[in-house]
Amino acid sequence: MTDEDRTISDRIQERLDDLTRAERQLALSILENYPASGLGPLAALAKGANVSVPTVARMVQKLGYKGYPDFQADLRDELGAIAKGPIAKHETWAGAAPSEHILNRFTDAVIDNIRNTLAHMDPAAFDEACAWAADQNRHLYIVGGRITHTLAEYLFLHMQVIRPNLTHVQSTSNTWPHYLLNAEEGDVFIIFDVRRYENNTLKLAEMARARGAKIILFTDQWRSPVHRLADISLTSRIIVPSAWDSLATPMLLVESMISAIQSLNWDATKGRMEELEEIFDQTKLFRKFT
Amino acid sequence: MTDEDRTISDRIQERLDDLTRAERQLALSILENYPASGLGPLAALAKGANVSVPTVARMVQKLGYKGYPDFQADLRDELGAIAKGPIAKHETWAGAAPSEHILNRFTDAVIDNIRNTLAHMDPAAFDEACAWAADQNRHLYIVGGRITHTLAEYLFLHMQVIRPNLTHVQSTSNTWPHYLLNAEEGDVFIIFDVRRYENNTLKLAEMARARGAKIILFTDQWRSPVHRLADISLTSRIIVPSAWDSLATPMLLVESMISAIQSLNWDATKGRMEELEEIFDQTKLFRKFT
DNA sequence: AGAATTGTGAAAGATTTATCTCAGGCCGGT
DNA sequence: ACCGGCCTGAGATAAATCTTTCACAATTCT
Repeated sequence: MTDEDRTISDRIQERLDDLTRAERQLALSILENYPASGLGPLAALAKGANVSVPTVARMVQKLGYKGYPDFQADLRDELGAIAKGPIAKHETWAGAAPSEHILNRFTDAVIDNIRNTLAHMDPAAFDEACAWAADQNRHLYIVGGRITHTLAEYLFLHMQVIRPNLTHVQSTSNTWPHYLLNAEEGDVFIIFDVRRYENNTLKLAEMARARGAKIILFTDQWRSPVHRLADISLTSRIIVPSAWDSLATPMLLVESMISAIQSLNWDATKGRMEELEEIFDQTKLFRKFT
Repeated sequence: MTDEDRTISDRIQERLDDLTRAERQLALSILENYPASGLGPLAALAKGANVSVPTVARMVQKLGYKGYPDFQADLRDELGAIAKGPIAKHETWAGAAPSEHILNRFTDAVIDNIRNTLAHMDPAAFDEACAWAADQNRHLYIVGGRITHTLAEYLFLHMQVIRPNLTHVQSTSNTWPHYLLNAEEGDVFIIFDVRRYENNTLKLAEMARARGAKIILFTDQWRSPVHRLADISLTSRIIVPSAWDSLATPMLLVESMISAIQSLNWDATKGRMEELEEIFDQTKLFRKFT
């Protein structure tokens, strides 16, 4: 590969290590909205990246350009070359790969899943599920199966920060903790069950139901049998060009829910969030907002 | 269709008749190499179209712009919008909810993350990573951190079905299994590390590197320090309107990788999957899929 | 503590834009 | 063929903008 074949984007990424913090911040900002942001005035670029004007000037020279206009000229050339290429190219996600590449086919499918899932989602039900899960008076049980165990754990991990009074249950475990039987009316079970659906999960749901607990179910488009017991079912489309199903879409829902619950419980979690901010500061990747 | 939806290209073509000969010549030249040529200096554009400088100035004003820079700004905006792709064109995903609903905002961000991640992905590197991970002669270690543990486990779960000779390592564990030290040259480590980056993970990577193992890293846009040791880094964009980051995009990559590896090893995988099905049937853990 | 990085403010320098004037060319009508 | 109106380009120039680079202080890193 000659130097000519390389896009500026590649070049920037390669040299990312040689750059200082502010320069890296700038570089990422350029990549963020590429290549449009680099084609405007230098001052605008600096402002957009929250760095100073001299930092921009310094960086482009570090990248080997005579000056900012020189850098822009290169960007324009590249833009021209791209446009000349496969013009009416069907939506490829990874531009550098053919559309038959697994990355593109897979991403196509996932986007399609997301679109389809959201189109059939009932926002009111979603909001209600969030409200239940946010209610600290209700004990919260999170239940995952063999594959969905990872999703359940992911949710549990975050909920732990947001609120107390919750339990992570693995439905595959053949010895459910005794305290599970202490579930009371009004408690909330968040259950994950996608095909192939698990008998243990169903049994657990039945027990929860019998004790008057609320059930929120994350399932797939074919719907786990648990959905007959569930108060709220959140259904995702999960088919992809693979021998397995995709949990990317359910994960999106879970993360959305975490975000929503976090907003509801903001007062309570604010303190913890500030601690998190401090932790982020320690990574020294960001400027402090002044 | 409002005026906003129209591209500059459209606008120019519409008004082509109102333009004089030299202006038309200029307009066609702009469309010829669109939009790169319009983003350079005015004089360069004039020269490229074989018209004079005043002609350019006159035309952009005729098109309703205050001046050439104004015209360029519009072009840049449009370029930014194009880069986002048709999908991200501010669409409400959950139609039943307002666009400010967390579901819509979150999904917007995730789609944007996916687009951005794929745009900067090097398919060749991805393919090579898949090839390494598929190679059963190399022992495969999968390493996750506190949050990414779930992703690591998810990958491990699937790889178990596809191939033997692999190990799941939790970097947070302070007692790494002894056999980890038996890593040989040519073995492969798949390491997950997103902010905030974990020291244990870095140490583990250093040890792996020292023993001559290959390192494949899943990280975020700010790149874990491990990336300096990694043979292949797969970076994802993970920012969402939430107090936490989103693993949906890395998960998409992981699932794509699983799918790719599964194709490479299909002959072997097929048998293993069938065995697995039998085992599951025997344990009656799962309901038969009818 | 010392070194490196970064931001501020400013000023000089370079480039670019917007305009003007004017001459030459094109074109339709007489 | 000639005229008059309009378009166009050349050259010049003033104004505006942008880039580059200072020095120095503040901040951050080691």
